[in-house]
Amino acid sequence: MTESTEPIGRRERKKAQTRQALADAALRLFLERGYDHVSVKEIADAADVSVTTLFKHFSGKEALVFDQAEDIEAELVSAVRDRRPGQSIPQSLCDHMVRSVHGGTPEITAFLRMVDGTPVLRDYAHRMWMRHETAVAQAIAAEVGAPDDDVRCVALAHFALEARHLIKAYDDPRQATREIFALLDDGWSAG
Amino acid sequence: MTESTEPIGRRERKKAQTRQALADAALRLFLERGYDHVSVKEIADAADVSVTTLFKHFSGKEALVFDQAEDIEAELVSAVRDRRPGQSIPQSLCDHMVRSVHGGTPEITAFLRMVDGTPVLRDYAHRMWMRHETAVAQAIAAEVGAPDDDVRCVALAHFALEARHLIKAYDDPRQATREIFALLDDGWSAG
DNA sequence: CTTTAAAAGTGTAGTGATTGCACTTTCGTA
DNA sequence: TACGAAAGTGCAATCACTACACTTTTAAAG
Repeated sequence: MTESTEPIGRRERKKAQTRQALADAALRLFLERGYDHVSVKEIADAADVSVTTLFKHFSGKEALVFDQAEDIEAELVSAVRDRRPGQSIPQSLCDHMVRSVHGGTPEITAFLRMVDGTPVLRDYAHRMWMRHETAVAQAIAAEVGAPDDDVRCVALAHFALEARHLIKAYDDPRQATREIFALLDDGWSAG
Repeated sequence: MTESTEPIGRRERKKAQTRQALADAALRLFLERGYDHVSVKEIADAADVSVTTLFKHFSGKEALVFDQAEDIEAELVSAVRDRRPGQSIPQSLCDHMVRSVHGGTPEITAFLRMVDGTPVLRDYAHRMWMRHETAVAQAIAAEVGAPDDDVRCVALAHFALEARHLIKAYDDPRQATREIFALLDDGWSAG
C-alpha cells in the first residue's frame, strides 16, 4: 500500500499489460457495436489471449467496462471529514457532488451513454457506487460521535449516494442536486 | 381449483393451472435446495412441462419466485392521497411502512431469508419494489400541486421506498423506519 | 356437428457467459 | 541451476435463455 508506482518485475508488468489489453479491446468493441453485441470470446481474441485467461483477470463481462476503480471513496470520506467550518455534512457532500458533475470529453460522454443505455451495466455501476455507503456512513458517524450503525447516519449516507442516480433525469443536474441536498440538510439539521 | 372468481373458459383455467404448477414447483425446490442449486429444467420437469413452456409463462428464472404481484402500488398511492387531516405525506408513508412490517408465518420468514440471501433475487425484488417510484412520486406531486417530475417529490418518493431496504439491517425495524421518516419529514416540511 | 385459426405446448438445436480441469510456459529466487 | 508459484492454454461441461418448426387443444364460427 505504501509503494505508489510499480517498477517491479517483468512478470507483474506482463500481467498488467494483458489486463490492459483486455480492458482496451473490450472498451473499443463495446463502444463500436454495443455491449450486448460483443462476446467475451471476441474480446479475448482481440487481446490475443484465451477466454480462460480473460476470466482470470476479470470477474465477469461487466467488470471489463469498469477497469479503473480509483479512490473515489477517499474523496467522499474527505468531503464528510474535511469540510470547512460551519458547513454541514450534507452541504459539503452536495458541493462535492455538484463539483463532480463533469461536462466531460466526448469520449466520456459516449461511455456514459453506453453504460446508461445497457441495463446490466447500469446496475453494475450502481452497485459499485453504492459500495461506498458504509465508508461514508462510518465517516459521518465518526463526525457526530454516533455508533457506526446509527440509523440516521446510514440513511444520510445512503440517500446522498442515491442522489447521483436521481439527478440523471434532469436537464440541470446541479440544480437538482442542490434541491435534493437541501431536503436532506433540513432533515439532518433538525435532528 | 374451483372456478369461484374467474368463470372463464377451460383454456384460461388450464393456463393458470400450468403457471401455478410451475410457480409451486419452483418455490418448493428453491426452499429445499436454494435458488442457485435448482435449474430451470428441474423446475420444468417437476411441473411436467417443457422448458420452452416455462419461459412462455415466466420472463426468467427470477420471475418464478415472485408470482403474486398484487396491488401494493395502489396501497402506497392511497397512503399518500388518503391520509388523515393534519398528517404530512412522509408521516403517512411512515405509518404505512411500519404497518407492513409483518412478523409473518415461518413460511414467509423462510421465503424472505432465501430472497435476502440470494443476490440475484435481492436485486430483482428491489427493482420490482422500486418500480412503484414514479406512481408514488406522481401521487405526491398531485397532492402538493407540483409538476409530475418535480425534484423534491421524486426524491421523497425514492427515499421513502429505499427506506425499506435500509431498515432490514436493524433489530427493531419499526424504530428504524420512524427515525428515517422523521429525517425525511423534517426535510420535506422545511420546503 | 364440422371446420378453422389462434393459443398452448413440445423437442431440438443453438448461443453465450462462466467454471473446472489438466496441462504447458514463464519467471523469481533460493 | 533447479524448483515452485504464477500466468496462460484448450477442452469440455453447465446453465439460462432463444429461435424454430412442429403437434395438440380449444373457442368459436359456419
